[in-house]
Amino acid sequence: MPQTASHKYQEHRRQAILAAAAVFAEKGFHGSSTRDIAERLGIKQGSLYYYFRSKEEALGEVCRYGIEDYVHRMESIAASDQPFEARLLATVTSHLSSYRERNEALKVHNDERLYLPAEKRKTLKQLGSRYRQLLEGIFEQGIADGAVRPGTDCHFAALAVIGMCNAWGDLIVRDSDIDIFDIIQKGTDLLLNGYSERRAANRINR
Amino acid sequence: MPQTASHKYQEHRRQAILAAAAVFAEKGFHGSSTRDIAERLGIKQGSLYYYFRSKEEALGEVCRYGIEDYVHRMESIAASDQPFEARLLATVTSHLSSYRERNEALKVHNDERLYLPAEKRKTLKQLGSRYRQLLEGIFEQGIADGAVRPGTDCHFAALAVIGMCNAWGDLIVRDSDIDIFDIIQKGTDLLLNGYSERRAANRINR
DNA sequence: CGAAAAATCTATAGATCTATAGACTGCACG
DNA sequence: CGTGCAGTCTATAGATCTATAGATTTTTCG
Repeated sequence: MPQTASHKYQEHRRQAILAAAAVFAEKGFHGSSTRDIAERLGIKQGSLYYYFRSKEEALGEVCRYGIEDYVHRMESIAASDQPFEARLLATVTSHLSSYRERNEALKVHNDERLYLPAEKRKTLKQLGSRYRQLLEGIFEQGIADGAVRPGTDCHFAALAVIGMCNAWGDLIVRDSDIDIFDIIQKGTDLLLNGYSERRAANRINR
Repeated sequence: MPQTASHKYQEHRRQAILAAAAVFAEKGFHGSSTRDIAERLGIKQGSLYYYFRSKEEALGEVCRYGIEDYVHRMESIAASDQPFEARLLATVTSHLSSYRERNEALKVHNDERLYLPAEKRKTLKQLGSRYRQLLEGIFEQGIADGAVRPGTDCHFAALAVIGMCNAWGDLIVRDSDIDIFDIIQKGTDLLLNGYSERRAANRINR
């Protein structure tokens, strides 16, 4: 470990986190060896411990990296005073853009974080809960503004949005040549309008 | 291995598959040891090889078990001549019921099947594709019947339904005291109607 | 009961994999 | 030119884990 965490060291460590993210995303945490990560980085297995105290620490760093921006972006979406539809669109866009930019780390966060020790998992969970709560708040305000159907279960709605975005995110990770904006548009349309042709089914129920 | 695959042997093997499913669901394939599985069965590690040629074979059997009924049920839903809404409800119900009944095996199928050798993965993939195609067909017929909005991307819609059901299924696996029927109802409502209050937004676009 | 078959056990070979200790290399800088 | 530190390497201890071989116990059934 370097005395001063120099800029160069920070950048190399970032590369190591990215390498670990790629390997964990492909093979899973327990299916990956430190040798795999080191090889992808072009160094020898033992040298990896210059950047991480343990394999588990590497997993923790990957997970943190994966959702870093994620919550912050949701903070600003929730704070903006756009109408409901625009905020929902922004949420889906932000979520799927995260998948495009740091897809591997985000996938690792979703799939492998439960292998972290309880303590580190807890701080990640708080971030995830905050995200969901902000999204719930957007739905609640949508009801107040008359944009969202009254009676909507906002907790369930938030979970549904997150679940769908993650499912679509997995598609993106698998097929890299998928049109993200097509998914964003169709996904938001589904969340807003559903699939039912509703000329007749027009509820007058405020 | 027994000469004749007796009924008793079959039943014991089924128990072994269930034990493997539970362990794989909790710790992942690579995170589980054959000792873990054997312990849950109440036998010693080496004895497990009386039921499986390898740990990988155990994974294959768990995955197959997980989606066995799954596709067959979709066959009969697709073959029935109910209206679109009823078939969608039946699909969501069937999917989530599978999660309740054999949640661990289905979860393992979703999360760990990629660790199977290519050949076995291929046959599972065919089942998955069949499921999706049947669901696509339901949407297509829904459009023809005027129940589904014209212009709907049925491929995307099928993926969305599957993705949502899996996301909800994960909730069920984690919190066992969740009300499945509540999720089924709210989920189907979302898929049909979306969240937008649409008194005004009534598209006249056949 | 008694023998054959089924089911399980013990012990271990052989192949990992993680983490550490200590040596080596090359760049930065006085 | 030479000293020191950053970064990497080699080698290995120690702890797995899978799969197999052969012994042993339990069940089945004539």
